[in-house]
Amino acid sequence: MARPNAGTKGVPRAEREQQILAVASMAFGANGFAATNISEVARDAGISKPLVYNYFGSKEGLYAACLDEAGALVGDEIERIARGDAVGIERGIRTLDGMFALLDDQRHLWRLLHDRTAPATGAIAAVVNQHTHRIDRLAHEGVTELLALAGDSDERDISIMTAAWLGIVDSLMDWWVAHPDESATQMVERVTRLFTALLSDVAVGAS
Amino acid sequence: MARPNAGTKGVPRAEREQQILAVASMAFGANGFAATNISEVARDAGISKPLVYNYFGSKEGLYAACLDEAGALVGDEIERIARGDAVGIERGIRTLDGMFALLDDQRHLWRLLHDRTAPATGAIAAVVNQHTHRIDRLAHEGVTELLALAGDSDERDISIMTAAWLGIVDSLMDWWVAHPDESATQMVERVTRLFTALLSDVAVGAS
DNA sequence: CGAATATGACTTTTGGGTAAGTTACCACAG
DNA sequence: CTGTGGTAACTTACCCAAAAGTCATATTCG
Repeated sequence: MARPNAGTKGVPRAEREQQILAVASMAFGANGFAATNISEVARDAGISKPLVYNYFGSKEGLYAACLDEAGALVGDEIERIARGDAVGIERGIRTLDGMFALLDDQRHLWRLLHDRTAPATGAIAAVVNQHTHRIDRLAHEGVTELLALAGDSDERDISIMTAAWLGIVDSLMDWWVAHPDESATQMVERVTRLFTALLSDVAVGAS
Repeated sequence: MARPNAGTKGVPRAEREQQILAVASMAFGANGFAATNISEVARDAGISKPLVYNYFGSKEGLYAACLDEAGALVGDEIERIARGDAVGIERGIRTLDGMFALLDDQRHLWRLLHDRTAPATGAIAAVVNQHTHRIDRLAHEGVTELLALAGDSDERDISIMTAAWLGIVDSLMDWWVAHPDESATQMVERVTRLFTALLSDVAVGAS
């Protein structure tokens, strides 16, 4: 009964879980929840499907674990920057700077939080809401400060501006994923250059 | 053999196809290609699944038809506005204005063009590319003009700014979907107000 | 030996897709 | 104004592949 591949390979659970999470986050981020195949994840991680289920319980459980890791990582960094002294546009740029530095070698993580094909109920929704609410709240706070400087305190204006800001971050991350040769530093340079360009341009247009 | 529900209901094909497209666009836009269920689409449209297949051939065929409708609608409007005389920020606002007016009662259509769970090969990819390339090209053109006013002609700067712009439109549409009571006019007002707010704010921040 | 790590081979569920037939409408012959 | 046959509009009941999920078992290490 030689089953040549069975039996332990001496990899402890914690380490194996990290491997699986890394591969799964990549897959979920690239294709979305619905289009991701657990067998493929297992194969890419160099193990078999039952081990994934043994460690994470279900596809949703695995996704929740990925979300939790990514959400905590991103949320902590945004919060750290929010506690700094930057306000207005400067805070936005510093946040982007932090995201680029943090996600340089795992750019797909950002996408996990905005997956429309993930179930909107149950345990997953809870984890998603926990992290997105936190990030949304921080973004909302920054935008409120920004708009206050301009004398706009309309709640829906703030809400829509927050959405637009998060949309900008989304699209920058997507662009970054599509341009792997662009370094985090280069991204920051581009973004700051574009902000100042927009400034001068708006000033010209307004004249 | 009374099959109480069989037989024609007297609805001509063209009309039925429009009903199906409307329901399907809503579902695809809300959940993405992979997470959309054809049986549900049929049920929501008040008919049976085989009729959908009879008219559209496959899930991909149905999706392609939705895409084609949405892409042509949106693309034509953006192109119409692009042929106008607005440049820079003004062109952006006019485009948004056009989108809000056009999509007031079918706000989910915008999402169809940016579905990461749709197959990236075959007939669908062809339709997607056709429409997104067209829209991207127009956006690229507008951004090129905008950045030229500020003296930036770096190709990657233009590329990333175009991505950010499309991301803004994405997120505004998403926000609009989530706030059904907000009219197209109100949206335009908010957006113009926010642009000017940003202007004054950036000016303050730069001082 | 016992617990942890691991898998081949299986069952179950989901959902895309189809075969075969049913009913209504319509043009036209008588 | 009535049959009657052809066609378009429809559905029930099914097939089947793929992917989620499970079971029994094998190997190794302390």
